[in-house]
Amino acid sequence: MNSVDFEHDLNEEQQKAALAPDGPSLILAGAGSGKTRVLTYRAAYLLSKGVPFHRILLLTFTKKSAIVMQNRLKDLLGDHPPLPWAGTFHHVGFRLIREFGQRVGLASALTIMDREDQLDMIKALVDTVGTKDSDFPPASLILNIMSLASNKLMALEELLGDRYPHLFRYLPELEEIARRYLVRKQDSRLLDYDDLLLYWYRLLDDPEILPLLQGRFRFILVDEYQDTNPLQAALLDRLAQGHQQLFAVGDDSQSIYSFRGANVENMLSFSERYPNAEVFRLETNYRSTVSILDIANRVILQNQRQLPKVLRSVLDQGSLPECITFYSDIDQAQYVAKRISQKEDRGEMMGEVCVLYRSHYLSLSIQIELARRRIPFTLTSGLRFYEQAHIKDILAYLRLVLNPRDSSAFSRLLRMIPKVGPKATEKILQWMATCDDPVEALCSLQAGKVLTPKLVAGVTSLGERLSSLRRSYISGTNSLGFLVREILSLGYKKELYDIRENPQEREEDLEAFAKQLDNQSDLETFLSEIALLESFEESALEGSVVSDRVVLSSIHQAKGLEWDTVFLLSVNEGLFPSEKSLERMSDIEEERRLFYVAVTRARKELVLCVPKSAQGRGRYAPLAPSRFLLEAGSERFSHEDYEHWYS
DNA sequence: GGCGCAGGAGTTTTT
DNA sequence: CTCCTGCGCC
Repeated sequence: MNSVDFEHDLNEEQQKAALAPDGPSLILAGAGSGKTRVLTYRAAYLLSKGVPFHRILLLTFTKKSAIVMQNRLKDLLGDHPPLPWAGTFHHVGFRLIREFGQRVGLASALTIMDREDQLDMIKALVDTVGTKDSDFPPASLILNIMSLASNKLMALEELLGDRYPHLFRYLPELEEIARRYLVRKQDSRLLDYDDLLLYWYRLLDDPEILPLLQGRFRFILVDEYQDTNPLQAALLDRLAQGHQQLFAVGDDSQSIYSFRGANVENMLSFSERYPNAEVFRLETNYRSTVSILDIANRVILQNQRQLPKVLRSVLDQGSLPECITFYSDIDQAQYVAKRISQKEDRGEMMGEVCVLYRSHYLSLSIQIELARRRIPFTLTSGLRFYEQAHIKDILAYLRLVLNPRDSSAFSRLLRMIPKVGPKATEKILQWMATCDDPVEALCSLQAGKVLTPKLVAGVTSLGERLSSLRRSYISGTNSLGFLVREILSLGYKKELYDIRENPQEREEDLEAFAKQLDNQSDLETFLSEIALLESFEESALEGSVVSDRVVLSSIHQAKGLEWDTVFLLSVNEGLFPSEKSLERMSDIEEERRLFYVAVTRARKELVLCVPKSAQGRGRYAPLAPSRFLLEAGSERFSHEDYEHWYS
């Protein structure tokens, strides 16, 4: 193991934090202050003191930051094995569920559902509960509410009363849907993302497992602590109960995920929950110029509930950020595209330019303008590789090979059969739930019992495909790539051409997919990794050249990233802060944090765009500038008006 | 009951 | 742009 030079590599603030004595520590790390660095060096420090590497639990929110941290640790320590327990909350949860699940009555082959699977299941359940009320919430909202309840450890009743009073009258129906959802997941041996945390938490109720895990994870390091939800905080508190070795790094000013349960209070009340905690502040910013940080510092000052800190730049003053007004959002798009195109003409790197916005639909017009000027750009939103329909079709077959009770996978494949829609699917699923072997049951399905003769042929053919696929898998000699090709040749290829758009393209995709899987044969590991991966593409492209494209991103997705130049679109009242946040004080504060995140993404050049009107619902509606501009102080910007600039 | 089409609406989204 | 809903036809 290399010896690490903490004094040389870290500034004084970072050193104090990384070399903190035993006991709970809270590290308040401002934007661009070396948060990841401190976390990595903390792990290195523990290892250098002789802590065994399997005693360290390092938790992150995204797969990407887990990988970044492992890589940095490798650079630091040289030829050292990676930390075995470093990963996302959900990934660690899944591993622990696999290890201990049977001891608390869970099945062994479990499949993870993604959001689409969840939505399909909820939709089917809404139909079985049979409400005809047109005000009844759509499946996506029901899912959000149920998920929020899990992550906040709240009962539905309390959550509805608190945040969704207008839906309170549906409490009985929603509770019934939640109950059926739970049962169907259990019968299907499926776990959704929230279950990965919930069951982990439940494992800790077991009088044998709790001390075992408390002993295993002697040092707990958590990234982005400000985004933990009550469930995650409770989980961490429980694990750290005895030894109190909790090292939490985060920035309360960047807590922007309350809509999915994140609770800044976890961070704000840390010192109360851990009275002997040491608090460290990282306030030196290595990223942005003074005049950019001035705006961030100034605006965030308006928040009532926060841990005070001031970012100090090591860079020089820099040029004044710009505030540009436009007649309309269309003008805004043209202007931004034009400025980017001028940058391109000057030979600037397009990858150093980013366009940020509060909501995705605000990026529409800029997409059109950039495309017109042939400026290459990437969107951070959009479909991920493994979420594309044809990939999910193939995954559904593979999932059924591993777990023949997976009703989400069945539902997907059944609905691809002509004339089989939601109703028939539901009937078949309910019937299959009563059978010992669902696949065999499908093969031997007789007309009349469950289905009309017309449908039987298609359904038994699916059963036979699955059964033949299972035989190929059980023989144990075939790679996953082989299975994918077999799925195609057994009849999926025909379905692909029958029901999906641009089938040729998709077929080529699947050939490439199969090729990638030629040297893999562990189905369970593969499926869980794909379900817990942010983007299959990303991992496949790991280490390849970063393409030089303008980045279009929502502010949420830009967290943790940085660019030389940042354009922030539509900085208007009602849009940013969004209309929906205006009612609650705590929501306004979150919008302000979001503004803080947006501004601190820029290294040198920051341009805030303020249209005076926008084309919504057919006509132009007037728009006022955002309050955040006033809060920052007008003297902190250079002001321009597009019409003057244009003439 | 399935399916295709037209029209309207729209926070933010890891795992 | 994409998702959802309602409608009419088979």
